[in-house]
This record gives sequence, C-alpha cells and structure tokens, in this order.
Amino acid sequence: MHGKSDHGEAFAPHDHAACQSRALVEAEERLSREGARLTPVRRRTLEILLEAHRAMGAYEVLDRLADDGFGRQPPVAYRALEFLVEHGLAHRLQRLNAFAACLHPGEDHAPVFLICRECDKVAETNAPRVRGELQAAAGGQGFTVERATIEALGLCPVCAEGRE
Amino acid sequence: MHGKSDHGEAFAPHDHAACQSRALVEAEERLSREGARLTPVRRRTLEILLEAHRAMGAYEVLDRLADDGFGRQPPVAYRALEFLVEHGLAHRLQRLNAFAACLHPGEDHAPVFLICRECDKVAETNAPRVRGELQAAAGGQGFTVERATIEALGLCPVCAEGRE
DNA sequence: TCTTGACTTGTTATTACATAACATGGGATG
DNA sequence: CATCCCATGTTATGTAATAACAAGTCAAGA
Repeated sequence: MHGKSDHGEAFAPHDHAACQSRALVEAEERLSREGARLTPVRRRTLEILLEAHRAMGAYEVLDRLADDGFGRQPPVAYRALEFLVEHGLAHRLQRLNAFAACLHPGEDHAPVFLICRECDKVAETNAPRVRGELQAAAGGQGFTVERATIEALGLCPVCAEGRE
Repeated sequence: MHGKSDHGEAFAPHDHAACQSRALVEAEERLSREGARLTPVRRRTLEILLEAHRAMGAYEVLDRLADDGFGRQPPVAYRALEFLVEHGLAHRLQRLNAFAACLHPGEDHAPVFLICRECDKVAETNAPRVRGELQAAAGGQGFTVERATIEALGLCPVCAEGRE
C-alpha cells in the first residue's frame, strides 16, 4: 500500500484526507444552515465520491453502498446523489445524450451548443474564444484537452419573448 | 456575406429548406471526397435531424426511420448516427453521465471539469473567463444561459507523463 | 403520552438508452 | 463470375434511470 495509487490525488498531489474532511465539515455546515439532514446514506455517498476523487457512475456508487449495508436498489443511490447535487455538494456530469445535425460540416470547428429548454432547438455556434479560455485554464493545471463538451442550457430569444 | 459563417442566425427565423438542402449537398461532397457512402438510411437520418433542427434521442430517430420502412431495431439508428458523427455531419450531445463530489461547496461557483480519460480523475476548476466568453457568445445570439456544462476530456499531467 | 404528518429509506417493477454478436445480401474489384 | 468488404437487418443482452408503493423514523403539537 503506497500512497500514490489507490485513492487519487487530484491532478496536483495534495493532502487528500484533509481535503475530504474539510469538504465533509463544510457540507455539514451548509446543510444545517439549510435545514437539510446529512443522513447515513447521504453521508456515506458523499464520502465515497470524495474518496474516489473521480467521476463515478450511479451503479458503481450503489455497489459500494450495498457493500456497506445500505440498500441494493438503484433508487437508493440515485436519491442520495440527487440530494447531494441539489445541495451543491456534488456535480452531475453530462445530461442530455442526444444528437443534432451539424450545420457547417465543412469547417473544422469546435462547436459550442446553445440548447433551448423550451423548444429543444439547438444552435451550434463557433466560439473560439471560449475554447481558448478553456485551453488556457486547463494548461494552467498541466491538463491536455483532447475533446471538450460545451453546452449551455437556457432560453432562446423566441421562447424568452413568448414568456414575458 | 461575412465569411462562411452565418452561424448567428440559428434561432432567428430563416429558410429551413435552403439550409437543409445546403447541408445535404455539403454532406455529399464531403463524403465523396472521403470515399464514404451516403446510403439511404444514412441520408434519411441526416434529413430527419436537419428537419427537426433540434436535438433528438436515438430512439426518436429510430421511430421515424421505422415509419419510413427502415429497420426497427436500435442498432439501425445508432449505426447511422454514429456514421454521421464520425464524418462530422452530426454531433452527439453529452456522454458520460456520472457524478463527482464538489470540492468547493461553499463558493458560488460555475465549475469547469477536466476529466482524465486514463485514470478517470476529475479536476474541478473555477474558470470565470471561460464562462464569461460563453455568456458573451450566447448573448450575441440573444440566448440566455441558465446553466452550462463545460467538460474537457483529455490527459492529466500524471497520465501524460506515464505514456511518454 | 399519543398522534399526526413530513421525510427517509427500502422494495418491486418498468422504462429508456446502448451495444454485442450473428446472418444476409449487394456491389465493386480482380 | 468469384471474392471480399461493407451495409443492413435481426435477436439478445447489458446498462442507466425512474415510477409506484410500503414501511420506519422522528419531531411538533394536542
């Protein structure tokens, strides 16, 4: 058992135990302010995510919860994860999983998507400056960007108009 | 015309028929250059996406293909969509769908994720300038951003090191 | 103390999304 | 015309997510 592998440091090495417990303390404070409860499942779920320090699928989280004596059914994990996300203690990566035609196939583009939550229409815009800033931010951490997903969810001008 | 990009007009009313047929023509040109074939299913799939002008799930596309006499099984749609994406004629929105603990729950942040494809570790970085550029780009089209997903897939410094 | 009601956790069952593995048939190439 | 690649279709299965219901906990007020 050496330090380097099983429980990751983020990209930069750091005191993982400290960053976990700090996050847990902050979580408790935050929740008590909001009148929400960090129950055993929820707490354990957060710990699992913090220990892993990487993205985990809901079913992977569920397996660990089950090993720890919690329920074995999907809703157990989904509910706990949903709770954490709602209260800003965890993030959900990715959403839609859908397809849209590319409107400018000729150009070698790095598209940014604007998705209207009302009408589902998708605008594909070429925003090199967004990409540029992303590259810069990543480079600052020694991270090499190969592909990037940039999707904005909101209201298109037409739907925004219609709801005033 | 200002360059090849009238990208900005996606949400604005425009001539759908024209923009569809233009995309189809471009698709054919591009594919013939690459020696790939725009077969009936593939062509119809592209048409469906172009007509919809919005993001569609694979099964929704599949339903339409089936109505038009093509196969009714999921791989029919997935293969055609995959082909279009490979050749730059369509985009896939979103992939992973996983969870990660939030490391800075206190801050009112707009996180940007750096996901290493080797070790799955996720760094959460606060990149206001990326967000800023996104807001600017969206605003230029009259689009109101409510939430944005910004995820970069690539190599973290540790894994990049290990593969040289 | 007892009851009420909101909330949490657990279950079963089902729906949605995606791919593996295999069979068939057409069309270009030699 | 034989061959091979590729496209299309199938069946079957795997993975992700949610709906609907049952039961337990616990604090607040009668």
